[in-house]
Amino acid sequence: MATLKDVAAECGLTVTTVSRVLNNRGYISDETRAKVFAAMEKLNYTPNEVARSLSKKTTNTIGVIVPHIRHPYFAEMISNIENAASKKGYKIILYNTKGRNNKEKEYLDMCTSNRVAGIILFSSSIAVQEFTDSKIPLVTVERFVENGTAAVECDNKQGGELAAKHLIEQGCKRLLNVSGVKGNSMPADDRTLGFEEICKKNGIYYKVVETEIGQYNSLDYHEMLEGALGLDDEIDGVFASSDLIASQVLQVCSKLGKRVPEDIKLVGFDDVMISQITNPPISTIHQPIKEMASAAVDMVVAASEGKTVPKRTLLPVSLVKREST
Amino acid sequence: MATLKDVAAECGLTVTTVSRVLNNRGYISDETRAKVFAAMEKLNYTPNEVARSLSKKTTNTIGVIVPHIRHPYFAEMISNIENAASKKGYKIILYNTKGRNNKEKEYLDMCTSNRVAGIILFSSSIAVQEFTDSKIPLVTVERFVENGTAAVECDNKQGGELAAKHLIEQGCKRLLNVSGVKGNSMPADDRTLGFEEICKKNGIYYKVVETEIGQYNSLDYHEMLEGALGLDDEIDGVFASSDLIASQVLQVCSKLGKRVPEDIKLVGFDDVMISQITNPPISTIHQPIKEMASAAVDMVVAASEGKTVPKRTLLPVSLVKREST
DNA sequence: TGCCACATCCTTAAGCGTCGCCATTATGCC
DNA sequence: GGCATAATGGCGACGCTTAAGGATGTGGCA
Repeated sequence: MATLKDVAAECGLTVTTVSRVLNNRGYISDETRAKVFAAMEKLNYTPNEVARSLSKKTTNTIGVIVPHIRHPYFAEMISNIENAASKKGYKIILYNTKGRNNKEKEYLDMCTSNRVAGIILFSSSIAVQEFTDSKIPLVTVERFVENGTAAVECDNKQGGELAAKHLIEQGCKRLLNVSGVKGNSMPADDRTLGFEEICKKNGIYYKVVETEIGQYNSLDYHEMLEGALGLDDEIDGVFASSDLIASQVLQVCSKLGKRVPEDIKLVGFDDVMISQITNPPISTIHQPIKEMASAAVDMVVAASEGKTVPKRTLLPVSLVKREST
Repeated sequence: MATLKDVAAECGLTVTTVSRVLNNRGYISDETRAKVFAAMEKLNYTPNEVARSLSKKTTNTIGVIVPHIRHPYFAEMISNIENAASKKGYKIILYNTKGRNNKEKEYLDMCTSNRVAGIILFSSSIAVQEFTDSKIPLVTVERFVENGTAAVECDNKQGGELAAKHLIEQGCKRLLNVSGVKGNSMPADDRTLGFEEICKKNGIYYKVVETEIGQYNSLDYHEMLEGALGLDDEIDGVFASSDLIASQVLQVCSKLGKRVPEDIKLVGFDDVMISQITNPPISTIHQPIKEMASAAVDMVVAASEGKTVPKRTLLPVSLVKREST
């Protein structure tokens, strides 16, 4: 593979000169510039980004660590992050912990080894705390990490409130919240919090059930849902902490002979594609995924350039009414 | 950030020696080894993979280029590729063309610049042909590229056959195939081919409708489906070339007042998560996604090590019966 | 005309952090 | 003494960037 040296030799100049036309730096005559481009073309030269990175002591790479790629929410996030990064000339290295907390530290170390410009982290165990000494910017999304560079979240509590309000407005009397995995600063906590507050304020009966970590990993909530919905016969409104869970609520309702929205009204969370492809389509709390992704990328890049970035960014959510309520 | 040199200085040795304990190469006394590890620990040393890559003239990175991350099929693929790669000590850089063919060449060039060990390509326009001169292994999945290193496919034709056979066995008389985007060596072509063959052989009436490229990008097939299903009142079996399309068939049927599977039976393709979360869950053709992903990674790695790999790998599909037939 | 200041164009050389080859020295064994 | 084995060091790559500086050319001004 041709190198700068080869190009320089080809057109009788030095590597410095060639490097300068490549980077558009310093004084270069038009004639020289043309000669260099011709030589590059001829030799099919492609700059070696690895060498460049070593020399500049930084890469154009952002490490992205997610707990699941298959989960539609993360797929959507990754897609938007890749897009935002690409626009800024960055590429992304993708790591999938698949819920294995021990992998997380390992992946963070790999990011360090690869000298990424920064890291966007969607998952977090205790091990991360050790990492935050590093000089690499670490932006978390929907997670909080002590000493992290920045955190981007959507207003989960507001989301829970909106969902509860909407269900109540639609005439529901007995509500169920199917929460995600709780604890560890998971976003589901705040969603439930907002939901509970509104229920209490309105004197509405409610119940909360949580998923197990194993379920989060397998993405299968049927058994739990059948239990929760089968037991209490009088639930007439469900707030699921993700659209994926909501879609399964739909199936379980059908299995139990309950119609949505006639017998049970349903609100999901995330507003990812599946909320649109179910039957009926699911009313849900819209997360500004695109904006969150952009914000995360912007902050990683800014921080890697030494700029200061806000410690915490909270973006508003909104209700998207479809046919499940 | 600490370097080998720092570690060497710390324990009064040379970088060569330190490098050797790091790579477990050559003769090293236990005493020295211990000293080196202690120094690394003390300085919080992390090897610089960038420098290592430059020196070794290759990286542990695989470039993955997909047309969509949000599409569940690709999300699933990416997940499995990341997994297989990680097991072999490779990481992946993810590029999303979003159907923009011009991006493809650009991303391939970026892969070259970053000196990836190999590329896994899920999308392909004419521009790729130019690329195949490069020495970088290029493995395509569900696409064929002249001069590519290798191609991994599932038996799409067999899938079309299985779907048609199954629908016919279930008593369908008038079939519709909702194909994906056609042409350009797209997998949908062969699926339709197999489908048609079986229909002809059995003397069954059938129709084929294709999606537009724009639809493939927006992932929204409603309008087309309403047209196709509304027009011909007597369709009683549908073979959709993806589960995503199938899920929308389900919605359109519901809108048109047709019950699945009573009035219309439906078979999808891919066997991705959504086929399980719809109501009813969709009978579908299972693609061995995990095996395909592993095969692609294995071949990229093997080819990058100079081994010869099979030009074409065809994996079998199978029917998964759920509740839509 | 001669001198200087300055702009323009290019070169020399020193890194960036790691690896790999070759050299050097010590030790033990036949 | 000759030779294999063991332990470590020296030094030049890998391909690129960049600071510093040399070599021309140009114009102003006495």
